[in-house]
Amino acid sequence: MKNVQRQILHIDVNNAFLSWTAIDRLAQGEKIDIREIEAVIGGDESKRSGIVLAKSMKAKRKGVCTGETLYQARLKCPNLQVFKGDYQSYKKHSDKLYNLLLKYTDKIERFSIDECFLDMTEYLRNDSLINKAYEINKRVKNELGFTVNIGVAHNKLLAKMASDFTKPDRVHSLFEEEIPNKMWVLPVSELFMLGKKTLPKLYSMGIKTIGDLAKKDKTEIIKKFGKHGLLMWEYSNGIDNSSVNYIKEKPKGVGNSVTLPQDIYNIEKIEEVLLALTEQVTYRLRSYNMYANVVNVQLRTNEFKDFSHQKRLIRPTSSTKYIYKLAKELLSQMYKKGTAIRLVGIRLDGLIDKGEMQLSLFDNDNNVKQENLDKVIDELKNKYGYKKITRAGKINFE
DNA sequence: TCTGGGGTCCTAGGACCC
DNA sequence: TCTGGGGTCCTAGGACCC
Repeated sequence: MKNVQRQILHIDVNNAFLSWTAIDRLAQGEKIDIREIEAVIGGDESKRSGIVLAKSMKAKRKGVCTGETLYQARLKCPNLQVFKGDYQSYKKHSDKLYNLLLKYTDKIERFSIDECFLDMTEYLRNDSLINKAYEINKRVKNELGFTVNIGVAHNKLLAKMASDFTKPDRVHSLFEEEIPNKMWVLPVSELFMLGKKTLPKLYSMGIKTIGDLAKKDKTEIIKKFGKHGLLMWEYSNGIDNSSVNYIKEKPKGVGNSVTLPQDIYNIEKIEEVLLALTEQVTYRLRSYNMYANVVNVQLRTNEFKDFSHQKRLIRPTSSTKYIYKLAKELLSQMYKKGTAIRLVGIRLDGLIDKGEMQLSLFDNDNNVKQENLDKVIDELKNKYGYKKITRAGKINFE
């Protein structure tokens, strides 16, 4: 097969959570568009989750950053208004965007709730990729009421870097010949997949810009950073052969965690939280029609130290009872008496499709029983809403 | 009134087997 | 009176993304 040049777009919703909340509020008759004031979408400080999830342009101009505490944000921007997020609504807006994009190509990778990669290679005919990008940008604005940045390039990495140039409501190209002028001049911290742990190491090597990294000897970078080094070096040179993953993948793991309103010191209380989380996460697992092989319990202390313990299940299962039993064992192994716990989490890994599960010789009636019990409870949850239905305490879990 | 929650992938060391 | 090495699985922790 001939090696054709790929035509890739990266679509990035500007201030997604804030824009979408703005639209919802306007639709409910509110007069003020929160995109036009100093505003953020934030967590709940009374639940100790007070961080900035999205910011308006005006808040950004005051120096407000995503991820920082609302307290810090207010220091920079005293008139800051904080609004709650609504994940259900965000999913709807995201789906609308996806459905609009489907009119341009069926090769769409949903990279996150507010980002998509489009492979347009087979759908361009006489039009240029850039023109298509402008057309999409305009249609999203007119038909959906929010703005997007679009990156135009010949691979995903360059498209992603391009969509991150000046914002909002812009189309940027980043073709190979534009790399020196548009990408190499940027600070190396701007490179995708280069995080805050790697940054100081690069600085100490005299690497300040993406161009500096690109011109470094590849083997030297690999020697120092291993596999991640190769990735960084290739990215800095605009190399990325990964394809647009338009077939929805099954999850590899699924987890739920919660930051507690107050630190807890006693294992019985942690167990209660763990049980609620186990019910949540196994419910999600069953809704995928999958079984888990591995259970992982995570704790965070009040000093922000993270611990985790994991163990394989004897056999794959989606049973709340068996998974909670193992989770409880893991917890008792890892919890040091008296430690102040801030966060509790559970993850299920090594997921497999129900159909893939080999019939085990040790399989017995108890499994079937548990599965039927879980099924009944799930159906009740689906019918009457998730929050109403929980098991009667710990009685079933001895 | 400090610091979310959901993911993926990688690394390194130990156990165990041949 | 010397102490292989390759492969795989398991676990804990860490880096990164949105």
